[in-house]
Amino acid sequence: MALSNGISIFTKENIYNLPKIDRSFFLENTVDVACNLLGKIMVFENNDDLLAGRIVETEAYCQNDPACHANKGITPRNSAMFGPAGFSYVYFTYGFHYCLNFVTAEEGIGEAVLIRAVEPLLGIDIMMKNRRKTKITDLCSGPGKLTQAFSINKNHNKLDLTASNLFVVDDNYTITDIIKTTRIGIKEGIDKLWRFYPESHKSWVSKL
DNA sequence: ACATCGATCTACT
DNA sequence: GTAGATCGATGTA
Repeated sequence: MALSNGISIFTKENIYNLPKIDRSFFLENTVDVACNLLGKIMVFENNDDLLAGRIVETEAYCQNDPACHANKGITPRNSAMFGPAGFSYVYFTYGFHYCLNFVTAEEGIGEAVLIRAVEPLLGIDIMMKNRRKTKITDLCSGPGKLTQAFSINKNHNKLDLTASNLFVVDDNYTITDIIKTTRIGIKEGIDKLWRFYPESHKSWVSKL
């Protein structure tokens, strides 16, 4: 799907021809999974709409980390984090926004990777409609923005990423320039450099 | 029951 | 740069 001029175009067909990431991918160390997800393509089939974006910003949340929702044990909200790896964890925050995470670690351990930004690839017209914005870099450059662009909400909590309409595919896109920095919007755990984005994809992320 | 506050975004200055 | 929006999960009583 790479053109000779280096620009890539995506169609439904070539998204469906790409291999889906399986559960073992999410069973690596959570911080590694957060890095490994950079460059992968998140896909969401919403009725007749096919939405896809390249993941360009993630944050890792580990159970023994004070910033993690699972740090104080299981609750109704965070229960997805304690389930098996390779499921979604969607929560509502600030009275407005949903945030999407991918659960990592084996069942019983509450860890996940927050998806903070994607580069839109497919379904851009739908994202513009959902966001009521036309600037392409403003569609998915933040955790609340990308869920709005994709129409992801609480109903999409605990989806199996290996067997549902939400999944991740790999087109062998290589990322070599990962910036490791502090996570955003948290009070504790700011010592950990668990936010990741590629230097080359700065223009698509939520904040520098 | 009630008070608190958050893994955010927008619109304004 | 910062205020304000808005609601549900959570902790304390």
